[in-house]
Amino acid sequence: MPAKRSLSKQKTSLTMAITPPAEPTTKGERTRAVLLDAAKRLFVSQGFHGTSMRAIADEAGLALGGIYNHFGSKEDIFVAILAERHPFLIVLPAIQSAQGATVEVLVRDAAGRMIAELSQNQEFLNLLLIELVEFEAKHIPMMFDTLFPPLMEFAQRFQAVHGPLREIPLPIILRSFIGLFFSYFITDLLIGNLLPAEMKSGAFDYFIDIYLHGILAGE
Amino acid sequence: MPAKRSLSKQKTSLTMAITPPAEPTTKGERTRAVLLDAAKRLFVSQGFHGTSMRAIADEAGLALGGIYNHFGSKEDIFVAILAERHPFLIVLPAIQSAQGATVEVLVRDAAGRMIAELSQNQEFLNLLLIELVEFEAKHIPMMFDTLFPPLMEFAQRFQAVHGPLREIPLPIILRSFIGLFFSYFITDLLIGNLLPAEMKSGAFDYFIDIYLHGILAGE
DNA sequence: CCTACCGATCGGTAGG
DNA sequence: CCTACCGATCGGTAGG
Repeated sequence: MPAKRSLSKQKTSLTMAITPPAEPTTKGERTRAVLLDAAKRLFVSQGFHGTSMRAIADEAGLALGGIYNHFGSKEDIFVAILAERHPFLIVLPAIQSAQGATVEVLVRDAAGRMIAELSQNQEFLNLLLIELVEFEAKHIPMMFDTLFPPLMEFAQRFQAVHGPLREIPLPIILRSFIGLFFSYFITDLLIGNLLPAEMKSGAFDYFIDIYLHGILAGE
Repeated sequence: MPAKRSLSKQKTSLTMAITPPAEPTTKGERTRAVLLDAAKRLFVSQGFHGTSMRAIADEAGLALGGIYNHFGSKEDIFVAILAERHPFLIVLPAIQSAQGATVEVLVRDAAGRMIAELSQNQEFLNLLLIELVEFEAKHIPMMFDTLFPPLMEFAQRFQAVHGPLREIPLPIILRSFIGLFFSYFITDLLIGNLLPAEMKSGAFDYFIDIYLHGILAGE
């Protein structure tokens, strides 16, 4: 009778770190990191249900069974990606390092930093869309608790710096600031390469401009 | 040896009608409509790859093989939904019927009509997100040709009515107007039920307000 | 439109 | 006793 092996089905921590994961040191940590990166690439380009465990194993360069030494299931892999590779890990440092003595300068600086980071990481949007479409946002609450405080802290700086805001609740100002990026990137995906450059070049600057001043000329 | 059945793999028209599909009359048309509605419900809640042909058959109340009398593949069903049930069929009439003698009134009227329609049809966003995530937006070009002209026509009305716009290219104004809805609905999905009502109630009115006037108080 | 299947592939686990 | 896998196969399901 064979002895039962103890499979270390490591549960991904459900509290999220704001700092990126530490550099993997042991062989196991390195393999785990390779798996997460491989799965992330495939999920981003094919979706969650469109990606097989075999495809992840191939992309990571190991056998299918080897995955289960690191993750208990395919969903566990996705959750780990959200927790350890999610786009907000990139966005938060960018937003927190923003500088500006007025609201306008602060917003432009924060938005510029975020766009610079996010444009290099196009997968940020897809991971979130997969979460919304294929998981009905069920993992969002676990992310929310750690993301909300620093975001609100940023929003507070809107009020602290010089420059009057119109009478809009601060949470709405923050929400619409974040929404700006969805607005920009999703319409960018929709128009794709179909449009003349005039509708794309410098578009984000105009988006920020509208966020700050609106489309109407002052009377 | 069974005789080979002639499968009527009806191709969905690749040009899109702006008018909704005609009321189904024949038995076959009714079954087809039932299949599209069933598949749409499942796609919206589980994604494309997360929905099986058997599930669609069950939801529609027929056998698996029966689906293929109406559609050649699962993807064909999705394409037919995009072409005949897609959200823009709802949005375009709303936008075209908008009234207003000034830009501000026109924008508020159009946005109000769109939100009213879209809030009743929460699936509108998910269908588009599925297209973006699971199909990498490959069906968008077929939709674009028919959607772009009426949208630009609407944008032209921005200029025709009284009320000066800031110096922003018209395509950008249109794009950011459309983006407003992604901004609103996606942030709504993200915050879910986690937030106090204060951040949600009347939020869209504020979004429109920011679109028109920006967050900064005039100096 | 159904029953009965196919080639293949699915997510996950067996013993070693 | 642990880790990090392997080749092979489990029970079921995929699109057609």
